[in-house]
Amino acid sequence: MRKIPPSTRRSGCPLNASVEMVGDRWSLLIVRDIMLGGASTYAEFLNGHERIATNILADRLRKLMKDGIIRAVPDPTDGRKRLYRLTGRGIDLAPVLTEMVLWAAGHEATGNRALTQQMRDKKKFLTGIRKRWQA
Amino acid sequence: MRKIPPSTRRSGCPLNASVEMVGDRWSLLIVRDIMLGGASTYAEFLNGHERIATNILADRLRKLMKDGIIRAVPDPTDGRKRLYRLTGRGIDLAPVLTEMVLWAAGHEATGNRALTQQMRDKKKFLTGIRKRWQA
DNA sequence: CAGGATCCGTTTCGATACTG
DNA sequence: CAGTATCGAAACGGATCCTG
Repeated sequence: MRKIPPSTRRSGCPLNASVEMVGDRWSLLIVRDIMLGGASTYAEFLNGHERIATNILADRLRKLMKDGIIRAVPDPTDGRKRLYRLTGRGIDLAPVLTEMVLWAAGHEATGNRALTQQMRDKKKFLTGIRKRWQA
Repeated sequence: MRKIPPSTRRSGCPLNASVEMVGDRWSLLIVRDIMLGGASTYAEFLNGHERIATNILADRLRKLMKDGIIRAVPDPTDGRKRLYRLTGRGIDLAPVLTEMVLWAAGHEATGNRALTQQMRDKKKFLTGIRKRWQA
């Protein structure tokens, strides 16, 4: 085995925290739907991807809020609705999403060509995301 | 809601593909153990992180091989052993891991300071990873 | 009607024991 | 050492019901 600098050994690697987010089939897809799809209501998430069950959706929204990744605000134009918005921490997930998309795209040549093309200019893409969803 | 360029809408987003391959609690941790920890045998994975069950480990190794992220080669110095190595595709997961670590580190101030410090110079860090694990 | 809770059958996970 | 078998626990999914 090759030599590994000791500082890169596994101890206390903060990956575990993010694996809890990514290590779930739905959480990241919900974040994506907000960040890229502009979804923000319960109904939009439900119709968004391939049929998430209502109880699972409610559960993930709760967990994402508990983790400070999204927050719910009352819709100013329609009191009955709540809008789920990304927090700063949620917006900061953009690079992770980007790299996952680029990874899959780079090896499959399938999927949304325009989106991956945009993402390839990472700096510009991320700046755009931040500007769109800030505060 | 703000205007979203149509090309960024969700249709055919390759995120699904990556979520299917690494969207579970263990797969990415195994990749990490190879990439950062230099682990390469079944036993090393078992002792590596917080106690993965043997059947789960076997299952994830099988799936990671099926997905072309790792491959098993016979240990040249010990015929009984198999060494699990990253494929090119597996090495390409480094940016995803990096962003996940940076995200968690940026919001928790905990964990391996030296590692995240190294990762912050992304280009250099990724080049190092590639050089170490190539072919 | 939007957002969510509850019930229930099915699938997946994971700890332990065991095997080639 | 590198896995498989077993079996209970947890997560999932669908349908339905509840609440403001």
